[in-house]
Amino acid sequence: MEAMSINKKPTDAELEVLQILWEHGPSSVRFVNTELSKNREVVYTTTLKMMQVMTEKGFLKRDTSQRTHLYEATLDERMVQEDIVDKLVDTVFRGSPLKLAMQALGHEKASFKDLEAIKKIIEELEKNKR
Amino acid sequence: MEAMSINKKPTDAELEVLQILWEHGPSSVRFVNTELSKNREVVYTTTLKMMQVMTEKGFLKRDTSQRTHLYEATLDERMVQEDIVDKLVDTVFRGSPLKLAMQALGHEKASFKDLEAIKKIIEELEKNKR
DNA sequence: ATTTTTCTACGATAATTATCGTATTTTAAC
DNA sequence: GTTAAAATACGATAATTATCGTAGAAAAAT
Repeated sequence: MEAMSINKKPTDAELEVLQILWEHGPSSVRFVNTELSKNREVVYTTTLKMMQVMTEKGFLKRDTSQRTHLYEATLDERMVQEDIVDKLVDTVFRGSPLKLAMQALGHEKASFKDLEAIKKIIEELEKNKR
Repeated sequence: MEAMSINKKPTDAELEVLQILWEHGPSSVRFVNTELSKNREVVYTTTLKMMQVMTEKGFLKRDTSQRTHLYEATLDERMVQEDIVDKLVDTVFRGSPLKLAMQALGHEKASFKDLEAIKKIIEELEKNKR
């Protein structure tokens, strides 16, 4: 069976919001806006509007029982990651996940520990591929 | 020294064009359009316009010495891949290139050979990280 | 030579995304 | 209780991207 896929993919700006919600759980617009503002300038109502639109799109759900609404991601983080990686492999890495993995591991932030961890994972995967 | 970064990142549709040019070298609009049409319906003038815009943006250069212009990518494939991966690590994988690499390797298209290859690469990388 | 095909040029428009201002309501502070 | 602060609603607009149609030039086919 095919893994379920997401209808419409979040934009870059939407991913910023999602990431905050994935990290901190259900949050207010104020909180998300403050987090976003750490990286770049965003007017409060811009964030508000975005989160409202994301709710319409079904990316978020909200709890309106309090005056300050709480928003929560409905999209699963892993699934979104999977979608994006799949697409990336197709459109930028000529269908080669290996190339993508190499590029990722060459990334400056990859540590020795990371590399050890992935070796273990590879050995696990090989059991199924051999 | 920091690796040079690209001013403005190509859109998804632009990446499709770039990938064709990276693969086949300098090409006519007709050729690119035919390639694109293998995946989805595109009107010829849409492709033409896109490539003209990409040329204005500096993503492509063109040889107009013949009636049928030839377009060539000015962006380096590896550099674009690097940019995209860096951004992806930040915005979707919470700064963890490891997670991205894992996701890529879990990709259905990753073969046993791929996995073996990357183990070798990891061992090379470890020499520098240890 | 005439017709048909194949190009480029270029503007118009649709579609999507991002940003922001104003109005209104609710809560909190004084 | 009045004022100030903080929240949502919502429309308007800017900015960007994608799509396409028409015109006209050049080449090829007949």
